[in-house]
Amino acid sequence: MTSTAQAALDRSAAAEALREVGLRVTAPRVAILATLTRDRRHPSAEHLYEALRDELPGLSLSTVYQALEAFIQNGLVRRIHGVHERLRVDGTPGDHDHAICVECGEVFDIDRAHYERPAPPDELPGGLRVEGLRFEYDVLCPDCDTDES
Amino acid sequence: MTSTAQAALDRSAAAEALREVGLRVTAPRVAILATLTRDRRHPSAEHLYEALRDELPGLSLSTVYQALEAFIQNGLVRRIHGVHERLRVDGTPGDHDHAICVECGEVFDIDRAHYERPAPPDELPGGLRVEGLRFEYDVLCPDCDTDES
DNA sequence: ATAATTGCAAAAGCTTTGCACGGAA
DNA sequence: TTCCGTGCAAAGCTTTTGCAATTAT
Repeated sequence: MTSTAQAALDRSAAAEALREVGLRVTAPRVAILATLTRDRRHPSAEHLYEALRDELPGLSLSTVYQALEAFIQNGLVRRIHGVHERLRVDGTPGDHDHAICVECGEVFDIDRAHYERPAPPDELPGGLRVEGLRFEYDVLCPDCDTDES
Repeated sequence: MTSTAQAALDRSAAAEALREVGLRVTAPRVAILATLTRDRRHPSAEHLYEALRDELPGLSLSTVYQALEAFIQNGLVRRIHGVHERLRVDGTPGDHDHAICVECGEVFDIDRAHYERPAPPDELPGGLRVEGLRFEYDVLCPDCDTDES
């Protein structure tokens, strides 16, 4: 299979995926979704924008952001690192995990007793040296849970 | 113990902590560190800035950022949500975890076979409804590992 | 025809930086 | 005295928004 055929395949698969979730099949979205699926770097909006500059000279960065938001909303791609991300610090001593409300972004401490937690391996495939393993719970806090229902 | 006494205690403990790691003991840093330790919200720079407006009318937001950076560097507080945070998406199908290089921010897919992973509880103390549990490995990738040593 | 999507520009957040002054060591 | 820390203002970077033109359905 040539790289051209591969690309073509990705594009039709992308178009179909868009159709399935009810999004319109447009050139930018097909290209963004296809590139995204092929890109193993877990690309940022900027990554995708740069990668598509040649193919779509008129592409706007804001289009990439809007497309990604639509993809995430429709479950076509996942967002890495949860939601509500800005610098937050934790002065609480001792080992504990965090639960982040997916709605309002509040952070709660979670005692480790709540989860069986074997030690992570020292190394992962690909020569990755493990410095630590974080558990992050995505939760709905009582306030936001009420609002939802 | 009155709240004043509590606050006073926090402040001297904060001053000592600063001294221990070799940072200068200044009014803003003592106040920021003490507030930080008491604040259960896992405060942002803005949170702390607002909380200290009365006590330190001249305080600058950039001072808060600079202080937090110094605290993090010296292990006085932890940063929540790893490093290198901006929107990144993942188009790879199937369940897998992520390893993030603490140095360069690259993201790597980690197959779940590498970790015993029991299902999270449906609910956590405090009425938190669990929507999901993410495992995030903090790693040093081969490139950055080399640079380090 | 209708509504979604695009692209541009501008705005908005959050965080960092340059620099002169002031204060801790 | 030395140099770290502060505060202000300005810059930087990522992301969002308003809006008119375009395009998919």
